[in-house]
Amino acid sequence: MKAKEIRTKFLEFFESKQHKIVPSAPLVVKNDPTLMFINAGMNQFKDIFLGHGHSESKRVADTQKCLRVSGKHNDLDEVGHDTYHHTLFEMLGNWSFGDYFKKEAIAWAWELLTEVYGLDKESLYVTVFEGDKEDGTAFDKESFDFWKAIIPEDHILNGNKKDNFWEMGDSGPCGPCSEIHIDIRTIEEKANISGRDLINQDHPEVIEIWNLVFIEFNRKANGQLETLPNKHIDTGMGFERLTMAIQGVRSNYDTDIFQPIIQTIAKETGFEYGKDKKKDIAMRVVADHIRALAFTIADGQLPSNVGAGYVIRRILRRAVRYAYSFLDKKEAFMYKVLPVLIQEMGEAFPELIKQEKLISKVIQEEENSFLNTLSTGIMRIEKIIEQLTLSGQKSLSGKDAFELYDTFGFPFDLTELILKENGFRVSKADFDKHMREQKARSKQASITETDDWVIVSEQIEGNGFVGYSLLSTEIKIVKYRKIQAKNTIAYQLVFNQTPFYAESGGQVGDTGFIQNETETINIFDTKKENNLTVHYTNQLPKNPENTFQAHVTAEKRWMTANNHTAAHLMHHALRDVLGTHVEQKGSYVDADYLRFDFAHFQKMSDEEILQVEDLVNQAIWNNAPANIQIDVDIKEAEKLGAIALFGEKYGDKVRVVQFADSIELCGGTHVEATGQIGLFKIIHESAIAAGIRRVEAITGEKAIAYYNTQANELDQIKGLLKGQKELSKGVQNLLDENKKLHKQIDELNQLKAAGIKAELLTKALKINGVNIITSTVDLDANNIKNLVFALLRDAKHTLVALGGKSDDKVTLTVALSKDLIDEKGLDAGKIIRSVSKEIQGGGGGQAHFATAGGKNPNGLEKAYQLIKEQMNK
RNA sequence: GGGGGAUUAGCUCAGUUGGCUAGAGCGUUUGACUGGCAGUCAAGAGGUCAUCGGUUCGAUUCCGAUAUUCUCCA
Repeated sequence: MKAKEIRTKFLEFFESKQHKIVPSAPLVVKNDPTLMFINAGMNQFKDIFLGHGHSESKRVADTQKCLRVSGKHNDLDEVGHDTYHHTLFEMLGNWSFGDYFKKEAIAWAWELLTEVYGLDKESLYVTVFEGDKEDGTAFDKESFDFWKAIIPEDHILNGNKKDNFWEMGDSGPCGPCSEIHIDIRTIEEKANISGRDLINQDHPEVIEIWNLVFIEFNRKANGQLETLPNKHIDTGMGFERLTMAIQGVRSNYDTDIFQPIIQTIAKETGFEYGKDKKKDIAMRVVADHIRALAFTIADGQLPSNVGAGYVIRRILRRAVRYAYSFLDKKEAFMYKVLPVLIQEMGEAFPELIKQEKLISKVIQEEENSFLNTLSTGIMRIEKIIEQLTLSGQKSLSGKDAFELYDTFGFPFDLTELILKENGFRVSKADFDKHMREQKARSKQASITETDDWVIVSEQIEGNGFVGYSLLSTEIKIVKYRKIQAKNTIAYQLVFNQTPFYAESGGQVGDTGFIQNETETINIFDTKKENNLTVHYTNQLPKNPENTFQAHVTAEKRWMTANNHTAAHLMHHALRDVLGTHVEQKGSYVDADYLRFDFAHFQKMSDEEILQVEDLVNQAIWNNAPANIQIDVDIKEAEKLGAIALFGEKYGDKVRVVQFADSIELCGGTHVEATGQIGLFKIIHESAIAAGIRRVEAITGEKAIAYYNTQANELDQIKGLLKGQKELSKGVQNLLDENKKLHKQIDELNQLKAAGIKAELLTKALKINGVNIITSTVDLDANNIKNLVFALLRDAKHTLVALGGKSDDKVTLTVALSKDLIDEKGLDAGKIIRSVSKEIQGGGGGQAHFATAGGKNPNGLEKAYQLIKEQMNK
């Protein structure tokens, strides 16, 4: 059975059990501070489990793309070395929200595996939770009994809290789980050792394929468990593992999910897969990572040096490193593997096809940039080796190796390899020590403590977000909690309803205050945590159970709306001017300006920028009214031609924002009619990544202020140029003149210097066969320098000591012709140090040229005297 | 969010106890050689040493802040 078929059968099976099939959520997680990427099938249903949202369907199934790069079940470092760890994988899952429970979940899992997929019953084992004394949880007899009805008892094992009690995090919904394991070893191996003894023993061929989680508890921050009113089913089956079992191969990488990719890598690198252990590992690494990269970039996450983007960059660099070291690939090549991946996966994940060009460009660019990092690192290492050789050392300190890694991004294993090739050592333990210190530092800096929610009043009626139409309304506080980070304490408040817009879709959160007769509480930010709107304040109300009037800062909201609507108009204009390949890749909108990132492969020309500005301003002057529809069926919205974003999760019902021809799915706040925006001006256009441009713009008052400043500047220049008509010509004239004058000054200075030179030569004294010229001249330090070098150019046995005065400071320059240094061992630096105290200063320099500065011009004569005396000896 | 680097000619980079008229290679301009292309040789142009402050007689160099950027950790 082909992988594609396996995926389809799963979905069809649960559809036949009255499940609604939903699309995979985008990989990149927004609105959840605890998670960067989707790492389990249940992530997109977290709100439902937490009780913050509800599902329209009580039964749901899907295949979810997941990314795991750290954590107990997967470490990036392991991927490729074995046959079953992945960064990106698909999780097949079925869910019940307060509907069916253990009985059905178990029965259907068994039916699907054995009857639809035809897996051998004898090779399947299941585990059930044995209970835990500390938590006061009992043996999961219910599950045990359901299983006993369908499989022999010797295929049922008990599991402890670690393996069979599933938790979302330190707190939150949790419950016992029952895992299904499969033994894919050969008959001989099975006869030798029973599969039963290898369950959960990290055997690569006796593995868990499906986890059925029975969510029935909530763990509080203090560790205690409470029973949930609604019980849920949450299951997850690793698609790659399942495919391996069904296709009868021994490794995930041998399935038809990975083989086409691996074969392409083999072709690109010129090595065969399966011949050399190290090369195989490298090929698996590349095959795995290219999948992760393609999916995350398709979902809008670009490699960067912070947060989620950094994780992507690290994955890419790991792949490049393996290819570089083991597959002899010293140039970018991964982007060439991409077409095969897209051919295989594009049908199930159409975003890959849509974004192919961008993904390819980004990957290629990143590969090249890291290869560049590597080559500068290699230069650095070569330098280090040279130094080690010179000083006769045999090993590099872990600290230096860490510096290479930490500061220059050069991987430790390459450092170690190159040193070894040259006969040097480096201490891994020492390196690790520095790594631990760095981690501890970061952790210390980002420590946050979150207390339990304090419930103020459980059941209050409210209308959620009312801020589209109201900037002020009566609210009650539902709950609050304290959060503590480093030195700051803040409180999060949740209301029954709120006029405050929570940061999302690139638009900043509202600020304002809540107030009643007795107190006023400032709200400095509003954010979303999953579906919850959280208001941030530094101060807790004394009587939180009272009713408050909530007020949003209107001016800020107003200006933000200007910018948000302008961003829509600009998006539309960009597509008109540049083409429909322009796709939003990110945006930021606040009261001050708007920022819009989009896919486009070259710099915008000045004309294009002007055209976009014109189109937006015309749309503003047309004063198009807002046409905002809520609860539009997503299919309906698509028919209208509304622009949706990749990597954004939309429900079935969406909000459609329309201004004339600009139609977008958007939850943000907008102007009532475009005329309110007043004026639009692009102030910046730049590249932020391969194939991504950024445009920054301002509107309304800010745009007017911008033009005023420019006009002011112009007026001032006009004034300075005394009313010349063509300003640029006037400035050009000035520049030309300036250049000419500079040249004249240079010439005059040279003449002056020549005059002084001639005069000085007549003053030369001969002492002990040395021509000594001492004088105080009216030149600055730089010109004295020129003069001195001119004097010495063809002079022999000559010492020059020249003083110069400027303001209350004085300089002294001593220079020698080269023969004096060679023959008499004189040193201008030493001479100047010995006399500089006479001018109350200090100085130094080289043997042939030295300068000093001081405060006492009257000391110059004494200094000359001393120099002459020195020559007399 | 925290740590460590970097910013010098159009490009890639050197520049150590603070004073070497701030250099190299590539590119560019001009000239010579060659029938032309290409090339070789020679000469020249090109720098507020990121910005702003401080220490110092003197800062590209030391210190601080800002901006940009790279890199590691979270």
